[in-house]
Amino acid sequence: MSGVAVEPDVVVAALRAASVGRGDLVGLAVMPGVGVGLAAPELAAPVALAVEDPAAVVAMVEDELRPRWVIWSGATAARLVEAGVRLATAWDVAAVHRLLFGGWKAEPDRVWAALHDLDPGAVPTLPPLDLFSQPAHDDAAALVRPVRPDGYLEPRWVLGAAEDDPQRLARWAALALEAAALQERRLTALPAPDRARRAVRSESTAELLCAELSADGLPVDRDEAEAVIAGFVGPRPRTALEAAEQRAERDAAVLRLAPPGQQGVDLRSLPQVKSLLRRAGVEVPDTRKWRLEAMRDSHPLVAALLDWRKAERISTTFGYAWLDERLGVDGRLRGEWTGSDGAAGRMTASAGLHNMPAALRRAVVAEPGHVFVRADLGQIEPRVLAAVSGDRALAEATQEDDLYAPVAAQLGVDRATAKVAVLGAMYGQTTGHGAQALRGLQAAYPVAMAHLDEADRTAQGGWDVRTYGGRLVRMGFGPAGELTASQARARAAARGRYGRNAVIQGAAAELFKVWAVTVRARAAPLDARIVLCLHDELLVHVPTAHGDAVSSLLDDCLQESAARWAPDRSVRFLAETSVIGRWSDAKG
DNA sequence: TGCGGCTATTG
DNA sequence: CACAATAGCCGCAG
Repeated sequence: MSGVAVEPDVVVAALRAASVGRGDLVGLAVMPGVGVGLAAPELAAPVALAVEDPAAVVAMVEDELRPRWVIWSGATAARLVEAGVRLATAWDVAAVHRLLFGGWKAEPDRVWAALHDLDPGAVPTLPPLDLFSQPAHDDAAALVRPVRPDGYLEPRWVLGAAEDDPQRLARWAALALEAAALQERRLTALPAPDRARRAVRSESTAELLCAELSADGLPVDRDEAEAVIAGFVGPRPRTALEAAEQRAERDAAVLRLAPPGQQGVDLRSLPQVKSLLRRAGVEVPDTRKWRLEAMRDSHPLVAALLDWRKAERISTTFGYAWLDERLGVDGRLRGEWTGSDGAAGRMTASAGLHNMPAALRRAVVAEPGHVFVRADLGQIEPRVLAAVSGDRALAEATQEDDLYAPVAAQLGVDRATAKVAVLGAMYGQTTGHGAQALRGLQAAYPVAMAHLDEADRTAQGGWDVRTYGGRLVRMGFGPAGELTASQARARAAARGRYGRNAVIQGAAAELFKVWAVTVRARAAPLDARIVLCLHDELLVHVPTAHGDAVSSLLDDCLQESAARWAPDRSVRFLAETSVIGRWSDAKG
């Protein structure tokens, strides 16, 4: 089966003749400067086009037919975004693989092997090139045959052999489509196939969003950022020598408060810091911030050390080097985004976008003529617990703006205690102040608590768990043998807590992503772009004139998303929304 | 040079 | 100081 080369204006007609319409699957592979390959189930052979600008062809099909594009991974979306084309929807084979099989690795060879029940450990690789290796005599054969006789994908194709030839791009697109069909069959076998199919759509489209987030970046005002950093570590050093002097002076300011004879202590060495503190009469088992905070007044050295830590953190992780590396001349701070981490499936971002110190939020400023619309989901995890467990009593509590108020009343405790108990139940805390209230929870919300216990037991036994949307969360962490009895108990308990939390955190991540991709779609006509996703928070960059419209849109999208994610409408979800000029202006 | 431990920051 | 993540530096094994 080889691709048929056609002209761009024939493509839409060919796809339409093959009954491709809105939402139908179309396999896609592109390489700028080379061409594009397209495949559809009712197309006799995949279509190959040799074109300089494949994105233009894709855009044309998108406008005319708006299919659901089947791509091997977000890398395809990233190429298209680079070329100025944003897809509406996708079936991301790698994302679906992560959902179905767990873990993070989802290269085409591994995906293909899993779908054909082949040993993933035996996936073929290319022999390493060395001075003595001859070009393999079967190279030519490998280039026309992506699937080997033994059923594995040919490694040359996995490594990009398709990308220099339109005919091979077409074949590669057809294989993506074939992988999607096999994935669809696996979905059917899951406990809740319809939920999983909805998750496939939202998780795949979230990968498109990630490609855009990576390309667009977060609007950051460089002068503001430099001012915040300067407040912690002083002005930007002009030379390496100046930087070293600045650093040495920071160290010296702490050591001047140390007992005599301690001037040579390295503050970055934990054993040295511990002995330094001991000589100053401060005895601590470790030097964590919360522990030192309690000893702040016992010796001037402690307060100085805490300040030093703060400055050191800014200097090493969120300082001038960070800005230079991550903040573009266009005022956008860029990191790489992934749609799901290896565990429960939350989105992750590099470059510190998810753990930027709060002090830097004042540097996140909307561009001229724009505002941010920021919204965060209120008490998302207990509300998700109510939804995924089907606990009627807890669902009743979600009708209140503050869910902990009715829970506290039910348990006969104060709000703070109720909150600690609920969070403790979801995180697996079994000791301390919450233990008493935990028994109250068992009585008041038995369905929800049983749901958590079930996940805990499953994970403790080393069995994988699945989230509400069907994501497999693997439990095979840690080496197997050579454990003492108490180590084995600790391992089992850790697994239990992990599994208990994964079904909540993972389901919350699924709802969040439905919300995010819904906002992405609905807000695009208003020229609004999501610029940050933060687990339960969205930051949307919007032309000022549309600020209020997008603000109410975010809530509409949440209601729509919640109904789509969990069609039983018994649980109430809410978002707190504000229209602001800079991130630090938000109340939240 | 790679990896585990410790630390800080965020949700 | 429970659950998750990224990221930096130190100390140690190889």
